[in-house]
Amino acid sequence: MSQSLAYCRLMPDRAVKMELFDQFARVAQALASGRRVEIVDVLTNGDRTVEELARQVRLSTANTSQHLQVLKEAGLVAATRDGTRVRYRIASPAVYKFWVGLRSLAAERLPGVKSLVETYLGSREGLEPMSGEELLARLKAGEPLVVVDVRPVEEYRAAHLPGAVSIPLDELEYRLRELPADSQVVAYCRGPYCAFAPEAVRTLQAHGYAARHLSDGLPEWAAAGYRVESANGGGASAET
Amino acid sequence: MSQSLAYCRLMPDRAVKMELFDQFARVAQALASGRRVEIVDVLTNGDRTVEELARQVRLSTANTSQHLQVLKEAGLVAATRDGTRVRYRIASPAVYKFWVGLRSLAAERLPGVKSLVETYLGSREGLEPMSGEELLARLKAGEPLVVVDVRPVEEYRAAHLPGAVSIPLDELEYRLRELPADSQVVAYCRGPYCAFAPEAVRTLQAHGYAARHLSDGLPEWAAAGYRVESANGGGASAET
DNA sequence: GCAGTTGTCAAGAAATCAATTGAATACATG
DNA sequence: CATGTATTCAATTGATTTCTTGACAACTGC
Repeated sequence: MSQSLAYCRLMPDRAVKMELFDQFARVAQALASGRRVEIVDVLTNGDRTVEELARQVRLSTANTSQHLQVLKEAGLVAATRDGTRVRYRIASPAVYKFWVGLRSLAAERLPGVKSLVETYLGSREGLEPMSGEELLARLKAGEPLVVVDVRPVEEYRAAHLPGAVSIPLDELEYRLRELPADSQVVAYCRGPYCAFAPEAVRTLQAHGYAARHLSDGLPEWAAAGYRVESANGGGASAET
Repeated sequence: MSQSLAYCRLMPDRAVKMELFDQFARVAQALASGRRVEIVDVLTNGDRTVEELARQVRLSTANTSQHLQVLKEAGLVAATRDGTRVRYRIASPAVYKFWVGLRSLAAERLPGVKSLVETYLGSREGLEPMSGEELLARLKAGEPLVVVDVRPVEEYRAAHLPGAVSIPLDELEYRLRELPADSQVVAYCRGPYCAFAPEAVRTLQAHGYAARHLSDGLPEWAAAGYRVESANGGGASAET
C-alpha cells in the first residue's frame, strides 16, 4: 500500500489519503529501530563510511548497510561514493531537528528514559554540566580552560569546538600528561545522551583535575549557530 | 530487549545504551503506521472518543482502540474515562511539534509526498492559499470576510478561529445560503495536508463565491499563539 | 439488579521486518 | 585486465505488526 506512487486520478480519495499518511509514517518507521537511531546519532557528528559506522554501532557491515538503505529510502541520509568506499551523511538539517524532537519527546513522556539515562551516564555526583553560554563566557573572561573533545578522532576531524583538543575517551588515561594540571578541563561529546564526556570527567577527577562536562554535544553547539572548526580548514559557522 | 526497564548496575554499558535508544525508537515506532499518524492528526484538532476516532479514520473500533493503546504506551496520547466513553487527547504540545517535524521532513525529503499531496488536495488552479497574517490583516482592515470552519462540528466545538462559522464540508452544498453572496469567504480545516478547505473552496467558487483557503489549519493557528475560541467558553490563547 | 452502550482484551492469519549468512557487484591499484 | 577491498544484494529464519473476530469489562440508566 505504501509502495506505488500512484499519480492515478482514478484512485479513490480515501486511498490517496492513506498513502499520503503512509509516506509520513515511513519517515517515522526509519527511526523505529534503536540501531537506526544510533546510526543517525553518530552521523550527526560527522560523515562516515559503512565500515566505520558498523564499528561504532557494533553491527555487522552487511546489517549496517541494510539499515542505511532503510534510512536512505526514507530520505534521512544521503550517500556519496568516495573511491572504494561510500560515505553516508545526514541528508538535511531537518533530520537533526527531527531527531532532537524525537528524543526530547521521549525524555518528556517516557518515564523509563530518565532512569535509563541515569544508569547510562552513570553517577551524577560531582558532575555539574556546563552550558555552552557559560563556556563561552568563561573563555571570553580569559579563564585558563582546556576544552577536550573526547569523541573518536574522526568526529573531531569532521568538526569540533574552536580551540578544542582531541583526546578520545579510550586514550584519555594514557594522555593525561597533555593536560596542564593547573587548568580546568571541560569535556564534551556527542550530546546529552552520550556517556563519553561524563565518563571522561570522572576519570579526570580521579586524577585530580578540576573537570566539568558540557551539557550538550557538538551537534547542539553547531545547531545553535556557534562557530565550529574542522581539521582541514578554518572555522565555519554552521547553518541552523 | 526493549522491555525490561532495568535499573541494574551490573548491566554492561552497551546493553544500557541499546535499551535507551530502543526507547527513543519506541516513540518513532508509534508513528510508524499511517493509521496512527492519521489518529494523531485528528487528535490535534480536538479530543475524541474511541468511536468518533474510529469513524474519522475509517477503522473498526477494536482496531482503533489498539492503535490508541500503542500511542498511549509511547506517551503520545492520554485518555480520560468519561462515563461509558473514553476520551483521548494529545498528551503534550511536544507531540504536535513532533508531528509537524515529521511531516515537514517527509515533505522536504520524499519526492512522493509532493505528488501525493497534489493528487489529494486536487487541482491547484484558482486556489491561492492565504496566510494567517494576511487573514488577520484583512480582518483588521475591515474587509467583508466570512471565515468558515469546514471541519466536522466536534472540532469546531473544541476550538476554532475567532468569529468563524461552522459549516462542515459535508453540509456545505446545502447551507450555501448562510453565506452572504457578496462577501469573500475564507475556509480553513485541519492543516496543510487536509483536503477539506481546498475542496470547500472549489465548491464555493463553482457557486460563484469569491473564496480562498487558509494555508494552515487550526492546530497551526493555535500553535502560532493566535487566539482561538471554543464553543463552551470565550477566547483563549493557546500556549506554544 | 439488568439491559444496553462503549471500550478493551485475546487469539489467530497474513503481511512485514530484523539479523544473519554467503554471493555478487563496484571500484582502485597494479 | 586481474586482484583485493568495500559495499550491496538475496535468501533465510524467527520475531513483530496489522487487522479481524468474538468474548469480556466498565459504566449508565432503568
